[in-house]
Amino acid sequence: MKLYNTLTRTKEEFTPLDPQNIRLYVCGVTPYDDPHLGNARPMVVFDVLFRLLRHTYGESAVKYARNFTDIDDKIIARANELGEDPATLAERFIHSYHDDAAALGCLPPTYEPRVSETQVMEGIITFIEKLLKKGSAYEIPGDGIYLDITQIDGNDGYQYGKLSGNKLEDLVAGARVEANTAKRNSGDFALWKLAKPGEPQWKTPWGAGRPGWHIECSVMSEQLLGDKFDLHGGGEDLQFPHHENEIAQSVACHGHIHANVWLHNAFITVGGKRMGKSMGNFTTIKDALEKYSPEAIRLWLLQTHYRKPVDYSDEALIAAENRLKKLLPKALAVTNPAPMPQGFLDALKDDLNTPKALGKMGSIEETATCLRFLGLL
RNA sequence: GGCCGGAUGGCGAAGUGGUAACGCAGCGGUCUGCAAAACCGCGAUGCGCGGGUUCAAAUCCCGCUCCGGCCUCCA
Repeated sequence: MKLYNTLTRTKEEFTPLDPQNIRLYVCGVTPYDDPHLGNARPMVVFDVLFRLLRHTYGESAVKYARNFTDIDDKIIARANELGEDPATLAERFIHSYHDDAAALGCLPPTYEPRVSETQVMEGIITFIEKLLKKGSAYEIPGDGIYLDITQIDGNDGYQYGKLSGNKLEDLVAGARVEANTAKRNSGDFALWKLAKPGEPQWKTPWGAGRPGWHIECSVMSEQLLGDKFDLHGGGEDLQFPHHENEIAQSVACHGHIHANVWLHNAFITVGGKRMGKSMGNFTTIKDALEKYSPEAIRLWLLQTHYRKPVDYSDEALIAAENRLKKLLPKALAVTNPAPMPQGFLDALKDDLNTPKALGKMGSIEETATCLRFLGLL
């Protein structure tokens, strides 16, 4: 199986650390609103990868973790806005996420950790203590604990900026927006934020507060999959700063990058422009489901390679709907499904080339099997 | 400004050296009282533009145009 690794910018042959124990970690969401179609893409793409890995290495050999960042500035802000308890609000949108993922035919991950879990929070505190002890992290009194991105030397020679294609010098020197002059480098980021009155908080040796944005993924992945695992995925937007910072923490803590292969899906666009929360041009999965069948949405997403943008339009969704309208009744009527054609499987194993695979489903007996495999039947 | 992608028939989308998968729409046919559905068939002499390399290029090289993304909120 080949996969494109953002870390090396090349398509590589995937070699598991342990074929009996394949480990995949995908960044989920911060549950402060209903998930939109941009969130649906990694849901579906990595679900197909999960299915492919299970098919290749055996169902019990694959572990898939997808987190919820249920403690975050955006959640607190939204909760204040609505006069709702932050934890209740997060819980509500986690349910919403689960509903949508299930509707879109995604298998439940093996693990779905949350930052607010006691074990995770304790892990975060321990992790930060280690970084402080090592001198990779420092305190800004009255503010929080920060990671010094120039102090992360690991034995694998990782340089901050490699994943996202940035140069450390540029990031250290190029203070674009310098909100916090107490930081040693402009690229330094918060591991822990000291609480302001009324905010959710946890006690630590350096003061009560809550975790920064990136730390949770380093800790949860380590707790569930170990400090070295196979695959780490997420949306393209997470490449920087989230994944870059996650790597920085883990390298600083463990001396090596925590995941071998870094996978990033491209964006959903609308009229060629990125669909995003801050653009205000997003469509929630629930709204899309009012207009189109879940299978059509799933097929629409899989009709384009995951590293290329997909444009959301009525035309595209209707085309997917029409294809299924013709295909599904025939596929459902198949009583003697045939094995998946090799060409179908080969396409999927070539960096998850779902559009190519969809063109190689073969006879209707084979197609039924393929559709079922893809979660479309 | 720095870095990274993309441009393939009406639309979407594979294909990264050997002569353009697949899907949607369209068109023709079979069937039907007509239509729909279903089934069968057709469709780019050409892959943003200009050069170059090669026996051979959508695929490699050089230059150009346009579009998008990231540069510390976003899957």
